[in-house]
Amino acid sequence: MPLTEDAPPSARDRADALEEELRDRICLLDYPPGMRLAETELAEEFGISRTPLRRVLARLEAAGLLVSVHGVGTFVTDLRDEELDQIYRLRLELAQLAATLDPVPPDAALLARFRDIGARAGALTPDPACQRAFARLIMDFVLAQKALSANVPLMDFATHLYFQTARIWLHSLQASALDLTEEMTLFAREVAQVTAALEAGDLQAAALLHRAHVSLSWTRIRQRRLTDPQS
Amino acid sequence: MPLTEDAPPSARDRADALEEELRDRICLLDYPPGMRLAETELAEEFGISRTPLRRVLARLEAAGLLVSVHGVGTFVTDLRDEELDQIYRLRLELAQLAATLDPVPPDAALLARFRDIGARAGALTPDPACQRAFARLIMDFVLAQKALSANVPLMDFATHLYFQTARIWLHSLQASALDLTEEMTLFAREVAQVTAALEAGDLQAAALLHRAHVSLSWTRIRQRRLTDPQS
DNA sequence: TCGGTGAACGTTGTGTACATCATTGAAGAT
DNA sequence: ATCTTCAATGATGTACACAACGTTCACCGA
Repeated sequence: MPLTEDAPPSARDRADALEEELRDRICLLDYPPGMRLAETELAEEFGISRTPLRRVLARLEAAGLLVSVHGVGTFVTDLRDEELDQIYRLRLELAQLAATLDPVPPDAALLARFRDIGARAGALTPDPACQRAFARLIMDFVLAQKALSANVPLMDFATHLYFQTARIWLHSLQASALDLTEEMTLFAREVAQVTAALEAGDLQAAALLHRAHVSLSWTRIRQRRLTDPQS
Repeated sequence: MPLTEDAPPSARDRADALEEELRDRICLLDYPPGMRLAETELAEEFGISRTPLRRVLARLEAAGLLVSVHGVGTFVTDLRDEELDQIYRLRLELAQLAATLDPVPPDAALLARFRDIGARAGALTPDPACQRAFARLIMDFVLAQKALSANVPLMDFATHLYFQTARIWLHSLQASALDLTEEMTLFAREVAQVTAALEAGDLQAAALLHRAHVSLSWTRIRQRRLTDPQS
């Protein structure tokens, strides 16, 4: 694995790392929806030319996170309420499929990873400055779940859908449309429940619990949407 | 829509058209798995430089149809039996989800499209020269089904998975691992049954029929796999 | 004052030359 | 004869200059 080796990273490794970095910045709202990204500035920041950068931007555009307009700029995409609902409906179904298709019992290392996430979730404080750490923790939780099924296309797609919803959810959180304390408490509870189910070896229960919490999260977003309708 | 307008196509239109063309060539086995694609030759064929071509190749690589290796070449990917099975298992589940999540009753134009596909399927002759036309017809059938659900991410993903399996299935067909006459007959029957269900307004039945035929197709591939095991 | 027009500017898209990498083949030492 | 070495070759990856495009704002006319 190139991440631990001290060998010089290949072109593919550099591109993958750059894509992951930009994706995180988008999902963690360093680059909020609608923001314009200047190719020249980004290339300068990462010490590369526009050519390899544009290759990464093309992949992010294919993933639906960016959109480039000739002569205007490259913008972070936004999601209409309808699109967000479609994605959430899909995420609910896929959450259960993960336990049905090619489930993989977690090993000791993975269980430790879930426990660590739970510990960090319990240590969160409802401080606006911790919102980014909170969002990153949720991302780690979703990424850890990828190992619970050997069905690679399924888990990749589920993660892809999460990346779509993450920034919208976090945007609602930052806009105080959601209660930070409540969200943190519920997330800590979700991680604890899912981890307990995994330790009991019941992947089906873990999937149902995750699905239930995703559904509740979606419901909270929809409820807040009625008060201040957007585009 | 830019396809019917005589206005000069934008850069995005050209890239989309090129990606579609290359994707079709891969899925129709003009470029079989393992084949090397020379960027210089492709760029020359389409009358462009390597720069915009590489942008399209990057998207196809993100879609899992190509893989580029520095200093060696760009190759059409192959699927191991295990990967193919994972995708088929997933396709079966998604086929039903299409009728559950945001189903859209077909309008007259879409029904006519399905009937046309059925007519062309009935006119197929078990001639090896018609294999490509057969594969294209199946592709049209899958693409027409995209309109049966308003859940864009779901249908896009289902189509994406089809593109993965299509070339492997066609490869088995060309290797005479599958019976051409039988496959044509079964496909014509599937289209007829699905169309009848759609005309009756029963999207759930249409989805179940499609799922059943995908499952049977997968079973036929697996049965043939036992006789001559591959990688 | 208001509306239209066009030139300047900044952005993404494209072409081209070069760098980097992996393979291949022949030449040389053992 | 066989293994090693390395130069030649052709591929993808990168940098840079320029073209194409859309916006903006100043200017001009009514």
